[in-house]
Amino acid sequence: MLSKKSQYAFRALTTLARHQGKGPLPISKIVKEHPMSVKFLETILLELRKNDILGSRKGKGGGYFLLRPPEKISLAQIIRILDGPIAPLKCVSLNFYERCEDCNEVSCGLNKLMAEVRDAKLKVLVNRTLRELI
Amino acid sequence: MLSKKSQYAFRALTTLARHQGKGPLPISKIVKEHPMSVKFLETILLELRKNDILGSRKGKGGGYFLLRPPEKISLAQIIRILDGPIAPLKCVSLNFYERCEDCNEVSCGLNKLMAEVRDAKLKVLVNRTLRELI
DNA sequence: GCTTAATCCTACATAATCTATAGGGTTAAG
DNA sequence: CTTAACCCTATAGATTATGTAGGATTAAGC
Repeated sequence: MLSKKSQYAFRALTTLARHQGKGPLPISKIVKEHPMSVKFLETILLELRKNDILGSRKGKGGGYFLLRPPEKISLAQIIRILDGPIAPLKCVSLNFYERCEDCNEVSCGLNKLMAEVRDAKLKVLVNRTLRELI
Repeated sequence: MLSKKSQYAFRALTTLARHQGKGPLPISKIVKEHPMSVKFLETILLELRKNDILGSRKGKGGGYFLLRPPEKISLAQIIRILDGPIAPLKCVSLNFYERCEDCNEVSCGLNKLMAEVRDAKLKVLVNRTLRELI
């Protein structure tokens, strides 16, 4: 399940995508379109900025903006930043790999099937971008 | 991400699937193959029994057994019982549907994309069964 | 019948994570 | 100098995940 963080992020990103190329958009404007806690959204957008999805400008007239065009930002990138692994198990994660302690990866049937699930999810999440969200 | 509950369940179910047709298998035997908390596994198997995946026999010589052959038990069934929805959002869940409060489902672009993710996951999880886990 | 070994039931404890808030610091326009 | 914005980090509160406890019930086999 998507976290609230990711859900809120997608809403805000939709607005930012529609506003793309028109300069920075402040949080105050975003929450007018999508009612939610300003402070919570702030931490979310900050995290997206630290991960090079968003840029920002401080001070009056400042705000956030996409660093790339919407069609270059996949849903997978956003979800990985805010929710972590897309794979159902760390031991088959491409970006958050961790070894299983108590199951042998070679003989474990589950990881093979979960790798299939991972690929099925990625096929959608990598190819779908903010463009499709608008 | 799969919960520990589901992970433990799949390990136990693998053992039960291999033992299928040979009578009930007690928890004590299962944990010998897969070291884990007996009590925790007990609650898991109980939940699977209440959801008609497993049968049980009480008393000495008792234990658990699959109610159907392994190839008739999909991974999706198990995950839904122990982890809930397979869809990334309740508003696109087939088995755990709940209306979104603060987004319009008709115009919301996210739910369409998340329905695609759901279908991609289901395609694997419905067609893969305990048979493939052995 | 008694012993033993099993499931059944449910409440609770503990830990981890998610969600949200707080409070101030920094920056820049006008 | 005022105002409006982002920046940073800690922490509170709620929820969920994980695991434990303790006994009740059942049935086999001697």
